[in-house]
Amino acid sequence: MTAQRRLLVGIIQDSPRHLDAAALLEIARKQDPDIDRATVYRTLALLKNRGLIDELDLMHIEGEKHYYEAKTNRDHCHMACFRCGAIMEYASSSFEKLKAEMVKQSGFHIRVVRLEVGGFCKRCQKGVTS
Amino acid sequence: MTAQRRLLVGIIQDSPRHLDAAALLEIARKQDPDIDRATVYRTLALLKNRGLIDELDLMHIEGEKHYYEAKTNRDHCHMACFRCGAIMEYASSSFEKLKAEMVKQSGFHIRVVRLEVGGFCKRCQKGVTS
DNA sequence: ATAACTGCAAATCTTTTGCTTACAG
DNA sequence: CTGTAAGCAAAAGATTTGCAGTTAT
Repeated sequence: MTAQRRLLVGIIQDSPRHLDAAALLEIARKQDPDIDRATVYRTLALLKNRGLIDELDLMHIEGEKHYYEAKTNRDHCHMACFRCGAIMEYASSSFEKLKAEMVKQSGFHIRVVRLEVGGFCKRCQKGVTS
Repeated sequence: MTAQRRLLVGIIQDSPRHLDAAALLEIARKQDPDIDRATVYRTLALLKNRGLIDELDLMHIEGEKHYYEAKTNRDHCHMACFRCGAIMEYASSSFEKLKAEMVKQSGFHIRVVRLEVGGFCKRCQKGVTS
């Protein structure tokens, strides 16, 4: 793996928030001003195929871009608040059970799972009409 | 609701497969040749906001477009086969339980849920290296 | 009347590709 | 050497928007 790619991987791993391609590029340029958009996209595609990162939509809460995060040991759900935009994560054994059940009942071989929820977080619920 | 919108809703409800905006437009034009792309997108946005349809990505198995389906009584998961492109649906009480658990533990008010899985269907597994 | 809906064309945004040069194993 | 990676610029694909005319309440 090249230096640029290692840089990108490091940024994704270290970031406290989920980055999209543009944000990732911007951060990477602080350390390597010559890095190009295409390199970012090509690297993301590669990491995705190798299963090193997960791609998220976060309910398209902010346009159609994709967000990325380093693959964790445990799959988790992302809950996106339509009002404040907060992203919360949620992992539980029930999720694992559900996956196991799906595999067992359908014979499907799971490569990637994405569970996303849109709604209103606890704080934002007060005052929401629906 | 206008005639055009009723037409679009009807098409979505009747379609056996998940349609993207372009496919929906094409079908709609058979009955109303003057209908425009913009109307399709605007109607989809409206239906989505009202919770009448769900928007799917189907793991971006075929580009970045979105697919739509009429909201069903029961949330279900979509499993997309990376090899043959088949889309399978999966609903179970475990999924309902997981949702209930998420609500209880996080206080999040769920508006939309999307559970998508990418991998290989039973038939396509034979011969896949990974 | 007033507000919502439509077509049309142009714009926007994100992501991808072709091509040539530069590296890495 | 030989294959993979990178930069650049242009293209592609999906979706959105401004505006002017139309329809519905």
